[in-house]
Amino acid sequence: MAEYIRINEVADYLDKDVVLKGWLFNKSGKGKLSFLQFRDGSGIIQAVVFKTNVDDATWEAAQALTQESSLIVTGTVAADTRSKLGFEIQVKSLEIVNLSDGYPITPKEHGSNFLLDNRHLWLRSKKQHAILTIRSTVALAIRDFFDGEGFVNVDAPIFTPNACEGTSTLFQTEYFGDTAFLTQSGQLYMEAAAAAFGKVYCFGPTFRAEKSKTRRHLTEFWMIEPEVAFMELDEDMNLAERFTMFILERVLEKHRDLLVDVLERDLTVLETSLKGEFPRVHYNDAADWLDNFYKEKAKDPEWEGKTEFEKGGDFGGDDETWLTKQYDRPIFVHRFPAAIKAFYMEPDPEDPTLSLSVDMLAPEGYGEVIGGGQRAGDLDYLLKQIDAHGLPKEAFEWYLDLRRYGGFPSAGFGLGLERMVTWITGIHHLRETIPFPRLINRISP
RNA sequence: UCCUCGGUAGCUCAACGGUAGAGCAUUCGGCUGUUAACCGAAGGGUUGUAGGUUCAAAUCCUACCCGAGGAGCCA
Repeated sequence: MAEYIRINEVADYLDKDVVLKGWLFNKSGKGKLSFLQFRDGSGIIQAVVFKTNVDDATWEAAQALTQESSLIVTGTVAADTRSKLGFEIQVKSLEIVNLSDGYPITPKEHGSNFLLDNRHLWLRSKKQHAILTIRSTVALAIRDFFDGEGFVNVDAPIFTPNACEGTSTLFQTEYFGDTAFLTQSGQLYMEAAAAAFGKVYCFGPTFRAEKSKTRRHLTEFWMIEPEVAFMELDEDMNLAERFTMFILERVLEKHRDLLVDVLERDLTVLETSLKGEFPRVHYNDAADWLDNFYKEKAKDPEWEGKTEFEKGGDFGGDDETWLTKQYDRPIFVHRFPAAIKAFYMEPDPEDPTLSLSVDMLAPEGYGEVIGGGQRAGDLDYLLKQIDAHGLPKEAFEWYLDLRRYGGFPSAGFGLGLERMVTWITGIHHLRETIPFPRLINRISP
Protein backbone atom coordinates (compact mmCIF):
# COMPACT_ATOMS: atom_id res chain seq x y z
CA MET A 1 0.00 0.00 0.00
CA ALA A 2 1.42 3.37 -1.06
CA GLU A 3 2.21 5.76 1.78
CA TYR A 4 0.81 9.32 1.96
CA ILE A 5 3.74 11.75 2.04
CA ARG A 6 4.50 15.42 1.43
CA ILE A 7 6.42 16.60 -1.63
CA ASN A 8 9.44 17.70 0.43
CA GLU A 9 9.90 14.07 1.48
CA VAL A 10 10.05 12.45 -1.97
CA ALA A 11 13.84 12.02 -1.89
CA ASP A 12 13.38 9.36 0.80
CA TYR A 13 10.96 7.39 -1.39
CA LEU A 14 12.92 6.87 -4.62
CA ASP A 15 11.35 4.14 -6.80
CA LYS A 16 8.59 3.63 -4.24
CA ASP A 17 4.88 4.16 -4.68
CA VAL A 18 3.47 7.13 -2.78
CA VAL A 19 0.25 9.08 -2.39
CA LEU A 20 0.31 12.88 -2.68
CA LYS A 21 -2.59 15.22 -1.91
CA GLY A 22 -2.71 18.78 -3.14
CA TRP A 23 -3.56 21.14 -5.95
CA LEU A 24 -2.83 21.48 -9.66
CA PHE A 25 -0.48 24.42 -10.14
CA ASN A 26 -0.28 24.23 -13.93
CA LYS A 27 -0.72 21.65 -16.62
CA SER A 28 0.68 20.97 -20.04
CA GLY A 29 0.39 18.02 -22.33
CA LYS A 30 1.45 16.49 -25.55
CA GLY A 31 -0.86 13.93 -27.09
CA LYS A 32 -0.90 10.89 -24.87
CA LEU A 33 1.22 12.58 -22.19
CA SER A 34 0.02 14.95 -19.51
CA PHE A 35 2.38 16.93 -17.31
CA LEU A 36 0.83 18.05 -14.07
CA GLN A 37 2.62 20.69 -11.98
CA PHE A 38 1.42 19.66 -8.59
CA ARG A 39 1.82 21.41 -5.23
CA ASP A 40 0.90 20.46 -1.69
CA GLY A 41 2.23 23.42 0.30
CA SER A 42 5.59 21.79 0.98
CA GLY A 43 6.81 21.96 -2.60
CA ILE A 44 6.04 21.55 -6.27
CA ILE A 45 6.62 18.39 -8.26
CA GLN A 46 5.76 17.30 -11.77
CA ALA A 47 3.44 14.32 -12.09
CA VAL A 48 3.48 12.61 -15.48
CA VAL A 49 0.44 10.77 -16.80
CA PHE A 50 1.02 8.52 -19.84
CA LYS A 51 -2.22 7.35 -21.39
CA THR A 52 -1.16 3.78 -22.09
CA ASN A 53 0.02 3.26 -18.49
CA VAL A 54 -3.20 4.24 -16.70
CA ASP A 55 -6.85 3.26 -16.80
CA ASP A 56 -9.38 5.36 -18.74
CA ALA A 57 -10.80 7.02 -15.64
CA THR A 58 -7.38 8.34 -14.60
CA TRP A 59 -6.58 9.53 -18.11
CA GLU A 60 -9.90 11.34 -18.39
CA ALA A 61 -9.43 12.88 -14.96
CA ALA A 62 -6.02 14.18 -16.02
CA GLN A 63 -7.58 15.74 -19.13
CA ALA A 64 -10.40 17.31 -17.13
CA LEU A 65 -8.13 18.86 -14.50
CA THR A 66 -8.15 22.66 -14.31
CA GLN A 67 -5.77 25.05 -12.59
CA GLU A 68 -6.02 24.79 -8.77
CA SER A 69 -8.27 21.73 -8.78
CA SER A 70 -7.55 19.60 -5.71
CA LEU A 71 -6.54 16.01 -6.31
CA ILE A 72 -4.99 12.87 -4.92
CA VAL A 73 -2.20 11.30 -6.94
CA THR A 74 -0.81 7.81 -6.55
CA GLY A 75 2.40 7.02 -8.39
CA THR A 76 6.04 6.08 -8.36
CA VAL A 77 8.81 8.47 -7.33
CA ALA A 78 11.33 8.54 -10.20
CA ALA A 79 14.66 10.31 -10.42
CA ASP A 80 14.70 12.71 -13.33
CA THR A 81 17.42 15.18 -14.15
CA ARG A 82 15.03 17.29 -16.25
CA SER A 83 13.18 18.25 -13.09
CA LYS A 84 14.48 21.07 -10.90
CA LEU A 85 13.65 19.01 -7.84
CA GLY A 86 15.49 16.00 -9.30
CA PHE A 87 12.37 13.86 -9.06
CA GLU A 88 9.01 13.40 -10.69
CA ILE A 89 5.98 11.19 -10.14
CA GLN A 90 5.01 8.55 -12.68
CA VAL A 91 1.27 8.54 -12.12
CA LYS A 92 -0.56 5.23 -11.60
CA SER A 93 -3.89 6.64 -10.62
CA LEU A 94 -5.42 10.01 -9.99
CA GLU A 95 -8.53 11.13 -8.18
CA ILE A 96 -10.07 14.59 -8.45
CA VAL A 97 -11.24 15.88 -5.07
CA ASN A 98 -12.69 19.13 -6.35
CA LEU A 99 -12.71 20.52 -9.86
CA SER A 100 -11.79 24.20 -9.85
CA ASP A 101 -13.75 26.40 -12.25
CA GLY A 102 -12.23 29.59 -13.63
CA TYR A 103 -9.38 30.19 -11.16
CA PRO A 104 -8.73 33.92 -11.48
CA ILE A 105 -4.94 34.03 -11.09
CA THR A 106 -3.57 32.65 -14.32
CA PRO A 107 0.15 32.05 -14.91
CA LYS A 108 0.45 35.45 -16.59
CA GLU A 109 0.95 38.99 -15.38
CA HIS A 110 -1.59 40.66 -13.14
CA GLY A 111 -1.99 44.10 -11.62
CA SER A 112 -1.41 44.64 -7.91
CA ASN A 113 -5.00 45.65 -7.18
CA PHE A 114 -6.37 42.50 -8.76
CA LEU A 115 -3.88 40.37 -6.87
CA LEU A 116 -4.70 42.07 -3.56
CA ASP A 117 -8.43 41.54 -4.19
CA ASN A 118 -7.54 37.88 -4.60
CA ARG A 119 -5.04 37.75 -1.75
CA HIS A 120 -6.74 34.63 -0.36
CA LEU A 121 -5.76 32.84 -3.59
CA TRP A 122 -2.55 34.77 -4.29
CA LEU A 123 -1.00 33.13 -1.21
CA ARG A 124 -0.70 29.94 -3.29
CA SER A 125 1.65 31.57 -5.80
CA LYS A 126 5.33 30.65 -5.70
CA LYS A 127 6.67 34.06 -4.78
CA GLN A 128 4.09 34.73 -2.09
CA HIS A 129 4.65 31.27 -0.68
CA ALA A 130 8.39 32.00 -0.48
CA ILE A 131 7.95 35.40 1.19
CA LEU A 132 5.57 34.11 3.84
CA THR A 133 7.75 31.07 4.48
CA ILE A 134 10.63 33.45 5.19
CA ARG A 135 8.38 35.58 7.40
CA SER A 136 7.62 32.49 9.45
CA THR A 137 11.32 31.73 9.79
CA VAL A 138 12.11 35.32 10.80
CA ALA A 139 9.39 35.23 13.47
CA LEU A 140 10.73 32.01 14.94
CA ALA A 141 14.33 33.30 14.79
CA ILE A 142 13.24 36.38 16.74
CA ARG A 143 11.77 34.27 19.52
CA ASP A 144 14.78 31.95 19.53
CA PHE A 145 17.18 34.89 19.71
CA PHE A 146 15.53 36.49 22.72
CA ASP A 147 14.98 33.17 24.41
CA GLY A 148 18.68 32.38 23.95
CA GLU A 149 19.65 35.74 25.48
CA GLY A 150 17.53 35.16 28.57
CA PHE A 151 14.58 37.38 27.73
CA VAL A 152 11.04 36.73 28.94
CA ASN A 153 8.20 37.19 26.48
CA VAL A 154 5.66 39.57 28.02
CA ASP A 155 3.01 40.63 25.56
CA ALA A 156 1.51 44.10 25.70
CA PRO A 157 -2.23 44.80 25.55
CA ILE A 158 -3.90 45.68 22.26
CA PHE A 159 -6.70 47.80 23.73
CA THR A 160 -5.24 50.85 25.40
CA PRO A 161 -6.93 53.70 27.24
CA ASN A 162 -4.74 56.41 25.77
CA ALA A 163 -2.21 57.25 23.14
CA CYS A 164 1.13 55.70 24.11
CA GLU A 165 3.38 58.35 22.67
CA GLY A 166 1.00 61.03 21.58
CA THR A 167 2.64 61.23 18.18
CA SER A 168 0.62 59.26 15.69
CA THR A 169 -3.05 58.87 14.85
CA LEU A 170 -4.70 55.90 16.51
CA PHE A 171 -7.68 53.74 15.69
CA GLN A 172 -10.46 54.47 18.08
CA THR A 173 -13.00 51.96 19.23
CA GLU A 174 -15.75 51.67 21.79
CA TYR A 175 -15.08 49.78 24.98
CA PHE A 176 -18.19 49.20 27.12
CA GLY A 177 -19.27 52.79 26.78
CA ASP A 178 -15.76 54.23 27.03
CA THR A 179 -13.32 55.11 24.31
CA ALA A 180 -10.38 52.79 23.74
CA PHE A 181 -7.57 52.82 21.22
CA LEU A 182 -5.76 50.07 19.39
CA THR A 183 -2.17 49.93 20.50
CA GLN A 184 0.48 51.85 18.67
CA SER A 185 3.37 50.47 20.71
CA GLY A 186 3.92 48.19 23.67
CA GLN A 187 6.91 50.27 24.73
CA LEU A 188 5.61 51.72 28.00
CA TYR A 189 4.27 48.36 29.14
CA MET A 190 7.64 46.80 28.41
CA GLU A 191 9.30 49.19 30.84
CA ALA A 192 6.94 47.98 33.55
CA ALA A 193 7.74 44.39 32.59
CA ALA A 194 11.50 45.11 32.54
CA ALA A 195 11.27 46.06 36.22
CA ALA A 196 9.75 42.66 36.90
CA PHE A 197 11.90 40.44 34.66
CA GLY A 198 14.96 42.48 33.68
CA LYS A 199 14.97 41.51 30.02
CA VAL A 200 11.65 41.32 28.22
CA TYR A 201 10.15 41.55 24.75
CA CYS A 202 6.71 41.68 23.24
CA PHE A 203 5.67 40.43 19.83
CA GLY A 204 2.30 41.42 18.53
CA PRO A 205 0.15 43.45 16.19
CA THR A 206 0.32 47.23 16.17
CA PHE A 207 -2.05 49.75 14.59
CA ARG A 208 -1.52 53.14 13.01
CA ALA A 209 -4.37 55.18 11.58
CA GLU A 210 -2.22 57.57 9.58
CA LYS A 211 -3.32 57.90 5.99
CA SER A 212 0.08 56.84 4.76
CA LYS A 213 0.19 55.68 1.18
CA THR A 214 3.64 54.33 0.54
CA ARG A 215 5.30 50.99 0.03
CA ARG A 216 6.64 51.14 3.60
CA HIS A 217 3.36 51.43 5.51
CA LEU A 218 0.57 49.21 6.74
CA THR A 219 -2.23 50.20 9.10
CA GLU A 220 -1.84 46.87 10.91
CA PHE A 221 1.64 45.40 11.32
CA TRP A 222 3.64 43.25 13.71
CA MET A 223 6.18 44.75 16.01
CA ILE A 224 8.79 43.23 18.28
CA GLU A 225 9.86 45.38 21.21
CA PRO A 226 12.63 44.29 23.58
CA GLU A 227 13.34 46.31 26.73
CA VAL A 228 16.27 45.76 29.09
CA ALA A 229 16.67 47.19 32.57
CA PHE A 230 19.96 48.96 33.28
CA MET A 231 20.91 48.93 29.59
CA GLU A 232 22.19 52.09 27.93
CA LEU A 233 22.33 53.32 24.35
CA ASP A 234 25.59 51.71 23.20
CA GLU A 235 24.53 48.31 24.49
CA ASP A 236 21.12 48.84 22.87
CA MET A 237 22.85 49.15 19.51
CA ASN A 238 24.94 46.07 20.23
CA LEU A 239 21.76 44.15 20.97
CA ALA A 240 20.05 45.32 17.78
CA GLU A 241 23.13 44.35 15.77
CA ARG A 242 23.41 40.84 17.25
CA PHE A 243 19.67 40.45 16.78
CA THR A 244 19.77 41.42 13.10
CA MET A 245 22.74 39.14 12.43
CA PHE A 246 20.98 36.23 14.12
CA ILE A 247 17.90 36.64 11.92
CA LEU A 248 19.96 36.97 8.73
CA GLU A 249 22.03 33.93 9.58
CA ARG A 250 18.95 31.82 10.18
CA VAL A 251 17.23 32.89 6.96
CA LEU A 252 20.34 32.42 4.81
CA GLU A 253 20.91 29.01 6.32
CA LYS A 254 17.35 27.80 5.78
CA HIS A 255 16.14 29.61 2.68
CA ARG A 256 19.08 30.42 0.43
CA ASP A 257 17.29 28.61 -2.43
CA LEU A 258 14.04 30.57 -2.00
CA LEU A 259 15.94 33.86 -1.90
CA VAL A 260 18.02 33.10 -4.98
CA ASP A 261 15.72 30.99 -7.18
CA VAL A 262 12.25 32.31 -6.38
CA LEU A 263 12.85 35.86 -5.16
CA GLU A 264 15.99 36.51 -7.26
CA ARG A 265 17.56 38.27 -4.29
CA ASP A 266 21.13 39.49 -4.65
CA LEU A 267 22.67 38.16 -1.43
CA THR A 268 25.75 40.41 -1.39
CA VAL A 269 24.49 42.91 1.17
CA LEU A 270 22.89 40.27 3.37
CA GLU A 271 26.15 38.34 3.51
CA THR A 272 28.19 41.46 4.23
CA SER A 273 25.75 42.27 7.04
CA LEU A 274 26.48 38.90 8.63
CA LYS A 275 29.92 40.27 9.54
CA GLY A 276 28.33 42.79 11.92
CA GLU A 277 30.15 46.03 12.79
CA PHE A 278 27.26 48.15 11.57
CA PRO A 279 28.49 51.74 11.26
CA ARG A 280 27.26 54.09 13.99
CA VAL A 281 26.65 57.59 12.75
CA HIS A 282 25.90 60.55 15.02
CA TYR A 283 22.81 62.47 13.91
CA ASN A 284 24.85 65.67 13.56
CA ASP A 285 27.33 63.97 11.25
CA ALA A 286 24.55 62.42 9.17
CA ALA A 287 22.78 65.80 8.95
CA ASP A 288 25.99 67.57 7.90
CA TRP A 289 26.75 64.90 5.34
CA LEU A 290 23.24 65.19 3.86
CA ASP A 291 23.35 68.97 3.78
CA ASN A 292 26.69 68.90 2.03
CA PHE A 293 25.49 66.19 -0.33
CA TYR A 294 22.41 68.16 -1.40
CA LYS A 295 24.43 71.35 -1.83
CA GLU A 296 26.83 69.50 -4.14
CA LYS A 297 23.90 68.00 -6.04
CA ALA A 298 22.33 71.44 -6.44
CA LYS A 299 25.26 72.43 -8.66
CA ASP A 300 24.09 69.85 -11.19
CA PRO A 301 21.52 71.54 -13.47
CA GLU A 302 19.82 68.16 -14.04
CA TRP A 303 19.21 67.73 -10.30
CA GLU A 304 15.55 68.01 -9.29
CA GLY A 305 15.67 66.94 -5.66
CA LYS A 306 16.13 69.07 -2.58
CA THR A 307 19.12 71.35 -2.25
CA GLU A 308 19.70 71.39 1.48
CA PHE A 309 19.00 69.38 4.60
CA GLU A 310 17.67 71.33 7.51
CA LYS A 311 19.48 70.22 10.63
CA GLY A 312 17.14 69.39 13.48
CA GLY A 313 14.59 67.70 11.24
CA ASP A 314 13.83 64.03 10.76
CA PHE A 315 14.97 62.09 7.72
CA GLY A 316 12.63 61.62 4.79
CA GLY A 317 12.66 58.62 2.50
CA ASP A 318 15.17 60.21 0.10
CA ASP A 319 17.47 61.23 2.96
CA GLU A 320 17.59 57.67 4.24
CA THR A 321 18.23 56.32 0.75
CA TRP A 322 21.13 58.67 -0.05
CA LEU A 323 22.67 58.20 3.37
CA THR A 324 22.46 54.42 3.44
CA LYS A 325 23.82 54.20 -0.11
CA GLN A 326 27.17 55.20 1.36
CA TYR A 327 27.34 51.92 3.27
CA ASP A 328 27.36 48.21 2.44
CA ARG A 329 25.37 47.08 5.50
CA PRO A 330 22.76 48.46 7.92
CA ILE A 331 23.75 51.57 9.87
CA PHE A 332 22.76 53.07 13.18
CA VAL A 333 21.98 56.76 13.28
CA HIS A 334 21.96 57.86 16.92
CA ARG A 335 21.15 60.95 18.99
CA PHE A 336 18.25 62.41 16.99
CA PRO A 337 16.91 65.81 18.12
CA ALA A 338 14.68 65.37 21.16
CA ALA A 339 11.99 67.47 19.53
CA ILE A 340 11.24 64.89 16.85
CA LYS A 341 11.24 61.85 19.14
CA ALA A 342 8.81 60.45 21.70
CA PHE A 343 8.45 62.19 25.09
CA TYR A 344 10.13 59.38 27.03
CA MET A 345 13.56 59.53 25.35
CA GLU A 346 16.50 60.28 27.63
CA PRO A 347 18.18 63.57 26.71
CA ASP A 348 21.81 63.44 25.63
CA PRO A 349 23.95 64.67 28.57
CA GLU A 350 26.37 66.25 26.08
CA ASP A 351 23.62 68.18 24.27
CA PRO A 352 20.15 68.23 25.83
CA THR A 353 18.54 69.22 22.53
CA LEU A 354 19.44 65.72 21.34
CA SER A 355 18.08 62.42 22.65
CA LEU A 356 19.67 59.05 23.30
CA SER A 357 17.69 57.53 20.45
CA VAL A 358 18.72 55.33 17.57
CA ASP A 359 17.33 54.17 14.24
CA MET A 360 18.72 51.25 12.33
CA LEU A 361 18.51 51.92 8.60
CA ALA A 362 18.69 49.04 6.17
CA PRO A 363 20.76 49.56 3.03
CA GLU A 364 19.57 49.37 -0.60
CA GLY A 365 16.94 52.05 -0.02
CA TYR A 366 14.89 50.05 2.49
CA GLY A 367 15.38 52.57 5.28
CA GLU A 368 14.23 52.44 8.87
CA VAL A 369 13.70 48.95 10.21
CA ILE A 370 14.39 49.49 13.89
CA GLY A 371 13.78 52.49 16.12
CA GLY A 372 14.74 52.67 19.76
CA GLY A 373 16.74 54.32 22.49
CA GLN A 374 17.32 54.92 26.13
CA ARG A 375 14.37 55.95 28.30
CA ALA A 376 14.23 59.07 30.41
CA GLY A 377 14.79 58.13 34.04
CA ASP A 378 14.05 61.40 35.78
CA LEU A 379 10.52 61.92 37.10
CA ASP A 380 10.57 65.71 36.84
CA TYR A 381 11.87 65.60 33.28
CA LEU A 382 9.09 63.20 32.29
CA LEU A 383 6.45 65.40 33.89
CA LYS A 384 7.75 68.33 31.88
CA GLN A 385 7.79 66.29 28.70
CA ILE A 386 4.22 65.03 29.18
CA ASP A 387 3.15 68.62 29.64
CA ALA A 388 5.16 69.86 26.65
CA HIS A 389 3.63 67.18 24.41
CA GLY A 390 0.15 68.06 25.61
CA LEU A 391 -0.50 64.58 26.99
CA PRO A 392 -2.97 63.86 29.83
CA LYS A 393 -0.88 63.30 32.95
CA GLU A 394 -3.50 61.11 34.68
CA ALA A 395 -3.22 58.52 31.94
CA PHE A 396 0.51 58.19 32.59
CA GLU A 397 0.41 57.93 36.37
CA TRP A 398 1.10 54.21 36.26
CA TYR A 399 4.07 54.84 33.98
CA LEU A 400 5.42 57.51 36.31
CA ASP A 401 5.16 54.99 39.15
CA LEU A 402 8.02 53.16 37.46
CA ARG A 403 10.19 56.23 38.26
CA ARG A 404 8.80 56.57 41.78
CA TYR A 405 9.32 52.99 42.87
CA GLY A 406 12.84 51.91 42.02
CA GLY A 407 13.49 53.96 38.90
CA PHE A 408 16.15 52.54 36.64
CA PRO A 409 17.83 53.32 33.34
CA SER A 410 16.55 51.14 30.53
CA ALA A 411 16.72 50.90 26.79
CA GLY A 412 15.11 48.94 24.01
CA PHE A 413 13.87 49.15 20.47
CA GLY A 414 11.00 48.31 18.16
CA LEU A 415 11.42 46.20 15.06
CA GLY A 416 8.83 46.30 12.30
CA LEU A 417 8.57 42.66 11.27
CA GLU A 418 7.30 43.39 7.78
CA ARG A 419 10.04 45.93 7.10
CA MET A 420 12.69 43.42 8.10
CA VAL A 421 11.14 40.76 5.85
CA THR A 422 10.83 43.27 2.99
CA TRP A 423 14.53 44.05 3.18
CA ILE A 424 15.64 40.43 3.52
CA THR A 425 13.49 39.22 0.63
CA GLY A 426 14.38 42.30 -1.42
CA ILE A 427 10.81 42.90 -2.58
CA HIS A 428 9.48 46.30 -3.52
CA HIS A 429 6.38 46.70 -1.35
CA LEU A 430 5.94 45.50 2.22
CA ARG A 431 2.28 44.60 1.68
CA GLU A 432 3.42 41.23 0.32
CA THR A 433 5.19 40.34 3.57
CA ILE A 434 1.99 39.99 5.65
CA PRO A 435 -0.61 37.35 4.79
CA PHE A 436 -3.58 39.70 4.68
CA PRO A 437 -2.39 43.31 4.44
CA ARG A 438 -4.40 46.12 5.96
CA LEU A 439 -3.79 49.35 4.08
CA ILE A 440 -5.55 52.65 3.79
CA ASN A 441 -8.52 51.75 1.53
CA ARG A 442 -8.08 48.02 1.95
CA ILE A 443 -9.53 45.83 4.70
CA SER A 444 -10.45 42.75 2.67
CA PRO A 445 -10.03 39.88 2.12
C1' U B 1 -4.60 65.48 3.41
C1' C B 2 -1.66 67.15 -1.01
C1' C B 3 0.78 66.17 -5.98
C1' U B 4 1.16 62.89 -10.43
C1' C B 5 -0.75 58.91 -13.39
C1' G B 6 -4.59 55.54 -14.49
C1' G B 7 -9.88 52.81 -14.94
C1' U B 8 -11.67 49.23 -22.29
C1' A B 9 -13.35 41.15 -22.55
C1' G B 10 -12.19 36.83 -16.56
C1' C B 11 -6.69 38.92 -16.62
C1' U B 12 -2.72 42.15 -19.02
C1' C B 13 -3.04 45.80 -22.52
C1' A B 14 -3.98 48.29 -27.74
C1' A B 15 -7.19 51.54 -30.34
C1' C B 16 -6.39 58.77 -28.87
C1' G B 17 -12.91 62.13 -32.79
C1' G B 18 -15.10 58.00 -37.72
C1' U B 19 -17.18 49.70 -37.84
C1' A B 20 -14.31 47.68 -30.17
C1' G B 21 -8.94 44.70 -31.09
C1' A B 22 -4.66 41.31 -29.49
C1' G B 23 -2.25 37.87 -26.09
C1' C B 24 -3.42 34.81 -22.07
C1' A B 25 -7.59 32.29 -19.58
C1' U B 26 -12.23 29.31 -21.06
C1' U B 27 -14.59 25.51 -24.72
C1' C B 28 -13.57 22.10 -28.96
C1' G B 29 -9.81 19.51 -32.23
C1' G B 30 -4.29 17.83 -32.92
C1' C B 31 0.54 16.11 -30.88
C1' U B 32 5.10 10.74 -26.21
C1' G B 33 9.01 15.05 -22.70
C1' U B 34 6.24 19.74 -21.61
C1' U B 35 8.25 23.70 -17.92
C1' A B 36 4.31 31.02 -18.88
C1' A B 37 4.41 24.38 -24.18
C1' C B 38 2.90 24.64 -29.26
C1' C B 39 -0.64 24.46 -33.79
C1' G B 40 -5.93 25.20 -35.57
C1' A B 41 -11.06 26.86 -34.40
C1' A B 42 -15.03 29.09 -31.32
C1' G B 43 -17.56 31.95 -27.54
C1' G B 44 -16.69 36.39 -24.73
C1' G B 45 -18.00 44.12 -24.35
C1' U B 46 -23.77 49.35 -21.39
C1' U B 47 -15.17 51.26 -22.60
C1' G B 48 -15.65 53.21 -13.73
C1' U B 49 -20.43 56.46 -12.82
C1' A B 50 -23.40 60.87 -14.08
C1' G B 51 -23.75 64.97 -17.13
C1' G B 52 -21.91 68.03 -21.35
C1' U B 53 -19.61 69.37 -26.47
C1' U B 54 -20.23 67.08 -31.52
C1' C B 55 -23.36 64.77 -37.49
C1' A B 56 -20.35 61.18 -34.63
C1' A B 57 -17.12 60.11 -27.97
C1' A B 58 -13.40 54.58 -25.26
C1' U B 59 -11.10 59.14 -27.26
C1' C B 60 -12.54 66.14 -25.84
C1' C B 61 -14.77 68.95 -21.23
C1' U B 62 -16.94 68.97 -15.92
C1' A B 63 -18.09 66.49 -11.41
C1' C B 64 -17.94 62.19 -8.61
C1' C B 65 -16.26 57.03 -7.43
C1' C B 66 -12.25 53.54 -7.39
C1' G B 67 -7.05 52.30 -7.88
C1' A B 68 -1.57 53.00 -8.42
C1' G B 69 2.98 55.83 -7.45
C1' G B 70 5.04 59.67 -4.46
C1' A B 71 5.04 63.48 -0.25
C1' G B 72 4.13 64.23 4.95
C1' C B 73 4.18 60.77 9.39
C1' C B 74 6.22 56.52 11.14
C1' A B 75 8.12 50.41 12.40
